[in-house]
Amino acid sequence: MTRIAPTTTKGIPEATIARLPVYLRALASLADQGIATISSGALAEAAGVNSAQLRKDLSYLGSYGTRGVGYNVEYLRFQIGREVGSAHEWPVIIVGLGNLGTALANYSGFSSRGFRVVALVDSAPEQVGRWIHGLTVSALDDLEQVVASTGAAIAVIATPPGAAQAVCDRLVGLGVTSILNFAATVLVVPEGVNVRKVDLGQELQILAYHEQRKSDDPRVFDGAYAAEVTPA
Amino acid sequence: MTRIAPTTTKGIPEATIARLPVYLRALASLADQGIATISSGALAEAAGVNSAQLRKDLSYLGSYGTRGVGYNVEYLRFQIGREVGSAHEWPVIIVGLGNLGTALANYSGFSSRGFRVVALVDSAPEQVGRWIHGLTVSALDDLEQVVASTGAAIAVIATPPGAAQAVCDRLVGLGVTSILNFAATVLVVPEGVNVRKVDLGQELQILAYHEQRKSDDPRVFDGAYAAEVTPA
DNA sequence: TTATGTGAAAGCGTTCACAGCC
DNA sequence: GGCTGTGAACGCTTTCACATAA
Repeated sequence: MTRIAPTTTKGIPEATIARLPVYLRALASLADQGIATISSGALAEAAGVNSAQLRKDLSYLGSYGTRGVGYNVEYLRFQIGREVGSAHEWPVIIVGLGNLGTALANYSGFSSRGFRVVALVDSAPEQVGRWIHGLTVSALDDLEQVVASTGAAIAVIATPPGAAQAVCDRLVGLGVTSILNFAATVLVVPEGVNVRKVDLGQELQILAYHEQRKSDDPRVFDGAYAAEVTPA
Repeated sequence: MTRIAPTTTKGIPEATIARLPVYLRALASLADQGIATISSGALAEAAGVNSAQLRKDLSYLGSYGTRGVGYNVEYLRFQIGREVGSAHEWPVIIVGLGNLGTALANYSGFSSRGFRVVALVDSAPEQVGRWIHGLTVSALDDLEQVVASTGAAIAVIATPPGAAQAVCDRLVGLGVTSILNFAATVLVVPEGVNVRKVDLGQELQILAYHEQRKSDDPRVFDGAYAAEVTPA
């Protein structure tokens, strides 16, 4: 029983939460450079956001800055990290070891951010037993045991679209409550389970939409017009 | 000179544009199932959105439905596809062929959505000349020629964080105007260039935030409380 | 009768601008 | 004097609810 007070639960906006990891990364980089203190303006620039936005975001977590001075890099880093859950090292399992799943299993960006890939699962018999990045691939049939033994609450789905919902249902049934979905399908989950979708094709399509606009009329920058403002 | 009228440029909200690919995918799936007509309610469910939202989104494109009936699947698919730029087949180049870049080069989800990976580029001499998915890896030094000969306006950056901004600058200098960034860095680009970021570590951190909240208090679903509503 | 298309309302998120504190 | 923290204004997004059309 850690924190009991329920109404104390801070209502941090979802948009802010999505930016906290960006701030963390910027702070890590500053710390590496030996910078001890930073202003909201400079940190905002490093994170690619407006400085007012940064200050408002941080104000949801608490008052960690010093007026007239700025923020202590290490202290702020610790506070944001604690909020995001970096104190903990989260075990993660990956289901589906095609090209993408295999790349994710080897991806170093997870471990550097407080996640540890603890199990790999695939349904194809030829994948099972394969050795990837220090782990052997388990059979989908053994999913129950894999989840139970690792205690993972977070799973990555990188299966073909057709298999994703079934895998998701099984994971949820075994107690997984956070899913990162790379499959090109909309997953339906019960309340209390969080899903984030990464659809690579979709990202390119959004770029293509803007690209098409640009080629329609070279002066168009993203639907709005650049320059030609105040034609003297 | 295709469409000249500048003020005719429809102001489709960014949030809507981001959902169009989702609708396209749902429509493709319906078409495969042989379904010819669909209501906003059913399509919204397949896409995982509210039906009012779907109708409002589609209304920005035009009036493609029939009152009292619904939408013709193939016709709507064509209209959305045209808007997003699926008519065109977009050439894409990938820079950085580590685990992730290699997986992307092999990823089938791009070609099925109107994109063709036309060139692979890496700075490491041991990568250059490697044969991946029907393409040989070019040297970063040859970037100018690669962009010129392929005519790609869209590039994927999957380099280490430290190299990303320099690669980005070179790409932009060579005329690339849309970038999908997998590197864990904030890219700075001139106006008129679109960047979309996919940060896998960040996605997990957002899930971890919510996960932490859940373990603080098992009754908490995402900051809000579930059940216990109307305690009889 | 049924389901779209859309003004109007409500809800969020961002930005401004300045009071408060070092 | 300088920079944080924050109410208030603004703008964008979602949802409602109904007029409109088949």
